[in-house]
Amino acid sequence: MSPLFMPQLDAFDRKILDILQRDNTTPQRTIGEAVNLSAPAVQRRIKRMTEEGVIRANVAIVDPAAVGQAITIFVEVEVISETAEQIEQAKREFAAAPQIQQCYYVTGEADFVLVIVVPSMAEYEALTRRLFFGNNNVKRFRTFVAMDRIKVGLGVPT
Amino acid sequence: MSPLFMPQLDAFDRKILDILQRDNTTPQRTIGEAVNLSAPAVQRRIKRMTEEGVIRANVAIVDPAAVGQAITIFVEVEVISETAEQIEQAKREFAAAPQIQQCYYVTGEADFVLVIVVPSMAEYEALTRRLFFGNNNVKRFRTFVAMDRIKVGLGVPT
DNA sequence: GGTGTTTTTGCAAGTTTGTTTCGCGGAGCT
DNA sequence: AGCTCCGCGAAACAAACTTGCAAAAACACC
Repeated sequence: MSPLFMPQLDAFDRKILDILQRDNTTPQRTIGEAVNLSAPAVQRRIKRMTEEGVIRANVAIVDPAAVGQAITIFVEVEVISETAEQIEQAKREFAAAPQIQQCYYVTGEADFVLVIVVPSMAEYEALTRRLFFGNNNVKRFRTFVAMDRIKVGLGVPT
Repeated sequence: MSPLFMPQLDAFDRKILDILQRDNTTPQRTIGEAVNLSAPAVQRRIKRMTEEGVIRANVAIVDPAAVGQAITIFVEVEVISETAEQIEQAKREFAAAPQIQQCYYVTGEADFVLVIVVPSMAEYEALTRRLFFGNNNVKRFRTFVAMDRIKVGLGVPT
């Protein structure tokens, strides 16, 4: 599924992706009109890009506040030992926590950057106790609480 | 559209959201079978949650590498003056940049946290020149380059 | 520059999916 | 009880997706 060789995308594909990244419920007929292609042609391109892994998923975006998960938090995590085994272990732990929405392994002054969504600070406090204080490979972590979500998405410019 | 009063969601709604956050192309009939509801009932609930703003959008997730945007970068930005007008100005600027995928206004040792997607470090360098060095209200910024995207999504636990 | 091959398109039919309508039944209220 | 209000399911309906096929580009190779 992962694109080992970079699939070739033409201008049609990019326009289609652009539309689907905004609203993937757009009818193929409408997309076709927008890009000057027939609906079946659009459908075939979408199918191909899905098979190639260009389109990774089709998902609904849910307002966290509406489901009682009102608090978004950023955390930078610095580890003590950066051996391959320790790093893999950390990756597995972070990936397994449902509150962790995003997790990146980074260069710079920290080793991991996390985006966490929780219903309350109490829950975040409990999470830090489990994930950070309870992990003796975590040297330190810095917390940033989001006051405003100015722009949230996973769209990439095409 | 924004839920000023919290709409209450029952167990059916949450199960439906859970499915749609994974794959919003799942047929309503299939969802109905999974949650023990008829397809029209599922359809009405989805429509209601969309109108209430619980479901904010329906989007395709595109692999950044597949469209030549292979580099993900985190940036913490610290500003000099935190007057309302200055902050609003910064928010507008960050929101307008297509390379900025996510932007949060945060408490803590920084004021903004950005998630940026670019095709190359050269492009990132150009972006920093424009957004940070070119903005005399930016005191300092710290860059974290993602080596591995361990977990990426916008799903919230229900 | 022509020719055969491959690829991709558009159209039309067939199938699946989404949507509306309508009647039914339960929860809450007087 | 009798009433209304919601939300449900079954079926009819409308819209969208999918597939088969023939024609038109695009391409490689003489």
